[in-house]
Amino acid sequence: MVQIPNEPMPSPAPRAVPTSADVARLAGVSRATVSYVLNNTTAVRISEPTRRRVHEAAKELGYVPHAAARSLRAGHSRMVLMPAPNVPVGPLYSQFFNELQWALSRLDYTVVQYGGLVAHGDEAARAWAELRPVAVLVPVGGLGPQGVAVLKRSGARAVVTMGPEPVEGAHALLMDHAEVGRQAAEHLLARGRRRIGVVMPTEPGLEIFSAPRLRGVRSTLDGSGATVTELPMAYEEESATGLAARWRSLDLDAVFGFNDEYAMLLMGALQEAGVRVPEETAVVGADDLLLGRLLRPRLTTVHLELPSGRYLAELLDRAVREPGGLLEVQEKALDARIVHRESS
Amino acid sequence: MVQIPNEPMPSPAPRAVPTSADVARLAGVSRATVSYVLNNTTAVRISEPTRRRVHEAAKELGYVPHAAARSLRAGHSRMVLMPAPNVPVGPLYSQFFNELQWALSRLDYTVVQYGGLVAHGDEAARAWAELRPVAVLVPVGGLGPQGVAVLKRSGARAVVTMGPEPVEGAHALLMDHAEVGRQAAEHLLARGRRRIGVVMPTEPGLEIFSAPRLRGVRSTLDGSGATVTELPMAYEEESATGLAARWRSLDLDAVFGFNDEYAMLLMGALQEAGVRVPEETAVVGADDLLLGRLLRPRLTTVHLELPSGRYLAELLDRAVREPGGLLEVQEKALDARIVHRESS
DNA sequence: TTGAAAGCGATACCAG
DNA sequence: CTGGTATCGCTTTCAA
Repeated sequence: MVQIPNEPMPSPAPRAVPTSADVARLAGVSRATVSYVLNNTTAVRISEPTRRRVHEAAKELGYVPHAAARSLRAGHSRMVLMPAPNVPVGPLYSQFFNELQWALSRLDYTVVQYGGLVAHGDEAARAWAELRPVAVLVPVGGLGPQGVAVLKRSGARAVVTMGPEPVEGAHALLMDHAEVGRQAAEHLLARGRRRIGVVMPTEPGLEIFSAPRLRGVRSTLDGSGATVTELPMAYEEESATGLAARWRSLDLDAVFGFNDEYAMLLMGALQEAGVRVPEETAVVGADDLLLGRLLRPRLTTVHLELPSGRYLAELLDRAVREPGGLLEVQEKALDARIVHRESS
Repeated sequence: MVQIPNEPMPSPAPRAVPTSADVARLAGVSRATVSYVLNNTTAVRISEPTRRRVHEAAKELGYVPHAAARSLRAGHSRMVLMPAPNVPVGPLYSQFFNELQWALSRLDYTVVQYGGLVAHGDEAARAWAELRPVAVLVPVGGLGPQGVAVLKRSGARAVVTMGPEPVEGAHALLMDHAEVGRQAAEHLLARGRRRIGVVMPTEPGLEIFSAPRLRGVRSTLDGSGATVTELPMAYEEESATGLAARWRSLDLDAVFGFNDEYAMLLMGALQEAGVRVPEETAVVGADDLLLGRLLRPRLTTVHLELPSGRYLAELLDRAVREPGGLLEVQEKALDARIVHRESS
């Protein structure tokens, strides 16, 4: 039996995907007319009966335009691409991204998170570039000047990075997590602590945050006579318990817990092990999670403020519309400040 | 001044994006040859010098293939699309997604999360269909049979839903959160509780989970003589405090806190208000977060088990390769069981 | 007001 | 072994 394209068959046969040509045929008009009608082209006036016929035909066939064909023809897309985070992100980031996505789609962009293998930076850039996004937003790390160049050459009119340091050619939203460590360290120093531990999560992927935070602690404590001890720890009860068990031998009077979750976990383990908080050991977290306020003692933390999603969306939109003008601007976009509670 | 396409201009001019034709010209071969070389086509043998010239030309121009053109020509893509969640998701979901993305990209799929406006289900389906994904994975709710039909007509060879009930035409991974409520309710009933509150988050978007969980509680308690009281609550300290302040007037002896986070928040507020847990009021959460084990009393919770990302990836791959065969299968994919600790 | 046709970039057939 | 060329679906200019 011969398969006749464009001639609907009984259900089990995989009908071909309807195209605008099919719509045109069914409506008895040309493909051009279909395009005019479905895109509400104002430069051309189409008679009302024709419009109706086209719309009806489109609905009957279940016609959906082909984005690839469209953007191929147009020479550009309105896709904003960002790599999907490959580590569980906290509510802070989630909310920021949601806000951003919402704002961008208000501006008529298609927001797409590209997931999968975390290829090495410039490798990944090639994969992203294949999609010819109009803008690329890279939340953190992993994109070098090479990658930026590839993206730009592929038509990206804006590349925005959110990392600790500017990347050549890209608009950098500077989010230096060293500041988080600095805030924590300054606070502990001011409270008279001198032997300071820093939790380093062993989960892969988190170095991007933990390394600069540690660096911040170090830079602040440098020359103060205080000591810094790295404390590898996994986000698991056993790991925290193990660390707490040998706490006394570490001889520390304070610990910066990387973030609230690790800090809470460790604080619980310390208390269980009979280490008094904050008397014997002060504990400081980061992120200012709601739950930190529930524990006793209440957790001292570094409150983080990200830029608003709307702001970033507008920035991106401007960069897309006036390429070159806004690029290479650098902004300090991460606001960190200590919130003193009871654990320190 | 006239802009001449394909004729490189001094730096400030936005050079056109290099195409395979540019590569061909620079290498002194035809476009076909470029395609053969860059795709390692085995059916055709290309001389080594030619290969080298092509590769060099491609590198020199920074050539990146155009995914849209490619998939337009090919008639299909290897894009797996899923809507980006529009509510902050917990570590459970995050990990599941990461695993899934990783597994899919191992199978050579391009995983893309489509973000933005949460258009109404079948509306959104059209937007997704424009990208002509080979498969669509809808984590939760918001896709009706209509939407599935649109996607299939647009060439999607697999549509997988993860929701409380099967959707016609789609492969359903049944994740009925009613089971979570049932587990909690059964447990509380068995512990002699009869006046049971259920926290209902006021944050938009969470009804998708809270409604079925409530339904599960109701269905279990139905006919047992126990009462169910809905407790609207926001994930904010004031909201929890307010609820705790009028706790005694509610006359409840147990509460199911929606999930661990809400439960912890409420439990903290209750304790602050002098309500003894679990003596006066038992508290049960869900998700089995690590932090729940840190509180005193330790939080009783409903442990959730999602299918493995690898499993789902393979399922999807099979469905793509043998369309029709695997569709409309339904699997119970959410495993929920109570973990009794001290708060109940 | 509508239609014919060119062309976006990549691929694969068929000649040479 | 390599080069023309038709084609995918859509938009848009130019003619009718």
